[in-house]
Amino acid sequence: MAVREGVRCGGRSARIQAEVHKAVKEMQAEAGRDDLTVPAIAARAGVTPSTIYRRWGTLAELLADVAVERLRPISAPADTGSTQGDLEAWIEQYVDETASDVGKTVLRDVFANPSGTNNPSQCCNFTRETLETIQARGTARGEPPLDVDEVLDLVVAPIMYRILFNNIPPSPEQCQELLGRVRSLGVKA
Amino acid sequence: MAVREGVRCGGRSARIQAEVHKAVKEMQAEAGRDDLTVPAIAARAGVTPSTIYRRWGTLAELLADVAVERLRPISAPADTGSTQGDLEAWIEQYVDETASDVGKTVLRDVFANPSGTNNPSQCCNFTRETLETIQARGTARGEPPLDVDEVLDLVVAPIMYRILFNNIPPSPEQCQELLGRVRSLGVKA
DNA sequence: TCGTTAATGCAATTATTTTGCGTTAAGAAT
DNA sequence: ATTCTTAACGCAAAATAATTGCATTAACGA
Repeated sequence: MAVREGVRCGGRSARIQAEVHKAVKEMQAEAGRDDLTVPAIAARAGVTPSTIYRRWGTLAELLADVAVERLRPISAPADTGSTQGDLEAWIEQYVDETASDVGKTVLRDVFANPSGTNNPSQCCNFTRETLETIQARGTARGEPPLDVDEVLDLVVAPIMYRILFNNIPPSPEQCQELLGRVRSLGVKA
Repeated sequence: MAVREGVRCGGRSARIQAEVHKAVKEMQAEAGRDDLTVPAIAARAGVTPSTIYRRWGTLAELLADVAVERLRPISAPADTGSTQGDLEAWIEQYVDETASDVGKTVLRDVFANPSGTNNPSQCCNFTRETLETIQARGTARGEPPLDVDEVLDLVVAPIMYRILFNNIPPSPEQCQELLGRVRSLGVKA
C-alpha cells in the first residue's frame, strides 16, 4: 500500500498506477472472471508484467492496494440534522456497499494479502473516522456525545460479521434493531 | 473442501490427504516462511505436485481446506455448571485461539479462497453449534434460555471485528464487558 | 479373487514469475 | 531552460509454477 509515497510519484509512474488500478477494477467488474492474473492485468493496462511485479511484488498485494483505495470513503457522511439520522443514513449505505459483490471482493482482497497485516486496520480507521465526524457534528449541535466504540461494537461489528461469515447482509429492520442498542443515542429511537 | 467425501476416500487417498495437510500445517508453523507454494508442499508431503492440483485445484483451496479443518472444534465446550461460566470459559479459549498467529493465518486462508464462498459460513456454524450446546445445557438445568443470536451479535462479532480489523484481541475484562450486555443471561453478572 | 476405474505418478507442455540490462523520464541542481 | 542523477520502466532470457496426456497403482464392488 501507499505506493504513491515513493520518491518518484508523478508523471509516468502515476499514470501507470492509475492504468493498472483501472484494469483491475474493470476486470473484477466482469462477473465470473477467474483469470485475474498479473499478465492479464498488465496486458489490459498496456504495461509489462515485470512493472507490476516490481512495484507491487505480488498479485495479492496489488489487489489489496486497489481494495484499500476503494474502501476509502469518497465523501463525508450525509448530514441529516441529527445523530440518529446520520447513523441511519450512513449504515444503510455502508451495508449496501459492503454486502455488494464488489464490496465482498474488496474485503476478500484486503484479508487475502499475507504481507499487509495493517490493511484491515486501515479500513477500520475509515469507519472510525466517519463515526467521529458524525459524533463531532452531534456535539456541535449540543447532543449528548456519541460513543464511537459502542457503535463499532453494537452495530458495525455484527453487520460485518453477518456479511463475512453468514454471507447474508442484515435487513434495514435488523440494522434499526442494532442501532436501538446504542445507549449513547438516548433511549428514544 | 469436503475432499473426504469422494468416491474413493480410504487407503492411499486418505494417507495422501493427511500427509499434505500435515505438510501445510508444519510449513505454516515455521515462522517467516514466505514460499508456501504447491511444489514445496508436495515435496515435503512426498507427493507429486499434480496430485495436489488435481485434488484441490489451487493453493488457495488447499489452504482453505486445511483451515476449515483446523477451525472445527476438537471437543465440546467445558461444562462449568452454569451458562455464564460456560460462556466465560469458552470465550477465553476462543479469543486465545483466534487471536493467535495460527488463528489469524487460518482466518486469512478461509477468506482468501475466491471460490469457497461457503467456507466462512462453515466456521460460523461451528461457533453457533458450540453456543447451542451451551444453551441446551442451560435449559436442561432449568436456566432461562440463552439467545444464541444475541451472543453472536454482542460478544462474538465484536471480538472477531477487533481481531480482524484492529489486530488487537480484546482483554479478558473487555470480554467480560461484552458478556455483560447479553440480556438473556439475566442482569446479575 | 478379479474387474473396474478413481486416484496417483511421471513427463511434456504451457503459463507465470523473476532477473539482468538497456532505455526513458521525474525531479533536483545548475 | 538545460543538464545530471537515478528511479521506474520495457524487453527478453531464465527460473519456477501450473496444466495436461498417458501409463501405473490400488480402492472398492462384484
